[in-house]
Amino acid sequence: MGTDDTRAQLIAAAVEVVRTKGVTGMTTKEVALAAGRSEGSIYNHFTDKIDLVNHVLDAHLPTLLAVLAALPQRVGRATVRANLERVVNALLTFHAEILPVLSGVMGDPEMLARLHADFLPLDKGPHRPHHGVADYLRAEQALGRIRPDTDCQSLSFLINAACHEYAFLDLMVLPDRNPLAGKRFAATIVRTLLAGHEPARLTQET
Amino acid sequence: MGTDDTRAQLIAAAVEVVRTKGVTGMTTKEVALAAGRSEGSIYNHFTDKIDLVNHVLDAHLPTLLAVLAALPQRVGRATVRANLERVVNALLTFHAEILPVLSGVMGDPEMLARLHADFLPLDKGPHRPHHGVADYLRAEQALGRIRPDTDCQSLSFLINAACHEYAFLDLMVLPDRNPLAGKRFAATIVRTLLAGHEPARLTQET
Amino acid sequence: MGTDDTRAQLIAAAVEVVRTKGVTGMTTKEVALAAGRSEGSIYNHFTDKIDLVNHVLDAHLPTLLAVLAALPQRVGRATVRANLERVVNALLTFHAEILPVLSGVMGDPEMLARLHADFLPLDKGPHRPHHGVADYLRAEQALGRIRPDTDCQSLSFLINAACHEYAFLDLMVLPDRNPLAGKRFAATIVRTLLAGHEPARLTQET
Amino acid sequence: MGTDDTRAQLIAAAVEVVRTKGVTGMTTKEVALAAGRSEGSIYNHFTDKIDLVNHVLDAHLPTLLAVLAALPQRVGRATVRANLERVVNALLTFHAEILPVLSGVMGDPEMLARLHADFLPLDKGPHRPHHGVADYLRAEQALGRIRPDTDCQSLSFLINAACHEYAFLDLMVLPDRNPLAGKRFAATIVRTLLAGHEPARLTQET
DNA sequence: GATGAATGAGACTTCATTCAT
DNA sequence: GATGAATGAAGTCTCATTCAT
Repeated sequence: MGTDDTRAQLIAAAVEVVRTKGVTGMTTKEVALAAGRSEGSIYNHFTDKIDLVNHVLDAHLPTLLAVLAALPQRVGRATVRANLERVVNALLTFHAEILPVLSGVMGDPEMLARLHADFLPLDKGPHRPHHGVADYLRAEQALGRIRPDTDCQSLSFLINAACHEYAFLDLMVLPDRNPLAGKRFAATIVRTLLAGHEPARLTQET
Repeated sequence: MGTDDTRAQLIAAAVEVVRTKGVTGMTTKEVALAAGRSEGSIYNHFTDKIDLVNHVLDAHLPTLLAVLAALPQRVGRATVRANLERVVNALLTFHAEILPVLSGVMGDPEMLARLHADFLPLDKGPHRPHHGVADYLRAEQALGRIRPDTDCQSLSFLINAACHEYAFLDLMVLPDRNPLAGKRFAATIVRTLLAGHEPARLTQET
Repeated sequence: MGTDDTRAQLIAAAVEVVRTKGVTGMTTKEVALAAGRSEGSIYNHFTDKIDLVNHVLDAHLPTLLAVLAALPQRVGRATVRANLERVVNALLTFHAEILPVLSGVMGDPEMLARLHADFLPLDKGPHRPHHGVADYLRAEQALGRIRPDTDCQSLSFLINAACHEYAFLDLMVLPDRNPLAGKRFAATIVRTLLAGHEPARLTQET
Repeated sequence: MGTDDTRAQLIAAAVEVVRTKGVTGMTTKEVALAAGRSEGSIYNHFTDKIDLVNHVLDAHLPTLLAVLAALPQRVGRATVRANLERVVNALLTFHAEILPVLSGVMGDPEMLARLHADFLPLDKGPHRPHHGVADYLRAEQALGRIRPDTDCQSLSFLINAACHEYAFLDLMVLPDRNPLAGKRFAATIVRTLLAGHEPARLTQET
């Protein structure tokens, strides 16, 4: 109990420090301070600083899982477009929150290797959203709400890619340079994407 | 000359070190060693280590510019689909090469701030491909090879997003987890994207 | 009993860890692990890590005592030379086993001080073999098997020194640099030592 | 120059710190302080703390070399016994000074491995005195001042072993427990050793 | 007596940067 | 402009020891 407590406090503190200083700027000293624990305490619960960083990533997964968990029950309800817009908005949040962390890990080969070794085998990876959305699309396809010749996996890939890219530009580019900022991003992108994949052309005009 | 020489050698060495060790693992000592120059020499040509990193990013821009420069002259030639497949393949290379560097910068708030301050004002940014491809699409639209109601900017955004995402998954995910790996990515993604944006449905079947 | 059990397990584990990692590399954590006990358990049975190290040394004493205990009953039996060769061989084993531990203690003034304070008063020290062998030699001298003018204490000192040195070189020097390695050490050294101390010159030629 | 200066200061400081605190107690911080240099400076001149320790050992070699260098010119002069007594006294000093350092290294398998890897190949090892003294004895043997059937290498080994053991007991044992302390060690040990190796028995009585 | 999380001091090492030559 | 030794701040991690359970 006291044990799990400390562990959770350390992760929470690390999440917070990473948010402010980035993965690179996250030091064991600062995490310990933020958690109100001693520095050495980190090493009672994590093998490494890298291990802790991996758990910071892990801490962001629930956001994604919430997005995907909601999908199956939306099959056949409302419109596909509306459902996808919801997904897009949720994924935007997810990517915006995880991208800075993920970038820090990607930029450091050693951390990346450890992530591969320790976490991806557990099937907790950035490939998850692709599968979740693809499953949804295939279910809609079975209902005739997506054209039968549509490659649902590609479509799903593009939806996720769009959200990732949006988050990337938000982080990377001066605010006024994001070409789609300020637009109603979800609606716009879903309309462009679905153009040729809804059964009747009629529904395509907004 | 001798001066430009040193400077160029340092940048080239830094590019190489970053490729192997990542931005985080790039140290002034190692760059100097790889360049066959002294560590102090770096500070004769760059204000900072961060400044050098920014020039590493800069060194990857020509790859992108080559992609975009070829586009205007392809307007109206061959098919839009074939032209876009070429763009996709070229962008895949570009993103694969720049993403590890960009990630390192994104993961470090201080570096990101410096990139914003020093380089983005020069209009060298990751938003460039979006504009370049969008310009091409609009030109095709004017020729009637893209539907008049298509949002070219969104389409361009999605093309670039797809390439970015592909590079991201390649770096991030265990090889066998990339959902589109092994497929003929460019053809697949362009077909799905153009589905509703080419003028005649007839041309859509492959 | 259960208590003595734990204590004995800890000492045995410590002996093992020291054999592999040296005194410097022996950590409380590793000893506890090797003993299948908790780290805190150490402090129920020893005042200190240093105290435990001293008991590791103590654990090697029986080897020496066995050597010395056998000596008195060999007085007057077989030849002095043969008896000393047995002693030399036994001492070689003892020194080879205790020297790495002893070195670790000698190299650390604090540990050395504690050894002096806690153990040497108990007359468990590295001076023991000198006395034991000297007693044997004096007994032989009384029987006329060692010349009357021989300084038995010096002779005993040299025998022990030779064994200690051999173990030292074995540990310290590249294998092929030990000048007496490969020779039949015990026979060689005893012959050289006894040269002038046996009563008849005749027995000296081998 | 300024460079070699720093290096020499660091080694001298390390020698001093090791003398007081032992190898185990020698910290980079304290060496830097004693040298009046920064801690980081150590790493401009040595790869490691271990590398520095090896150079501390190296710094004691001149003492030994002085002993050995004097030997060849004593061949045939004065008496063998007198010459060996000088050697013994010189070796006593050498061992007394180097033993605490050597012990620290022997007690740490990692340091020992590094010493083997980096220094012993250079033929700077504890086997040196054995060869030097053996060469002297063989030269005397050629002059007829040592019996022709004497094994000079064993004799040399014993002389060095005696000095090493004396230093060891001095360090290890409570002062009043060293069985040969207080005696005129060199004379005593040389007499016992040479007993059977001088050509005429007559010279043996003191 | 046994446990093991928590601690805090401290060790080694790295690194970007400076500056005298 | 080039060099590279010197610096000092900082970072990760280890470790013996304590103490509440």
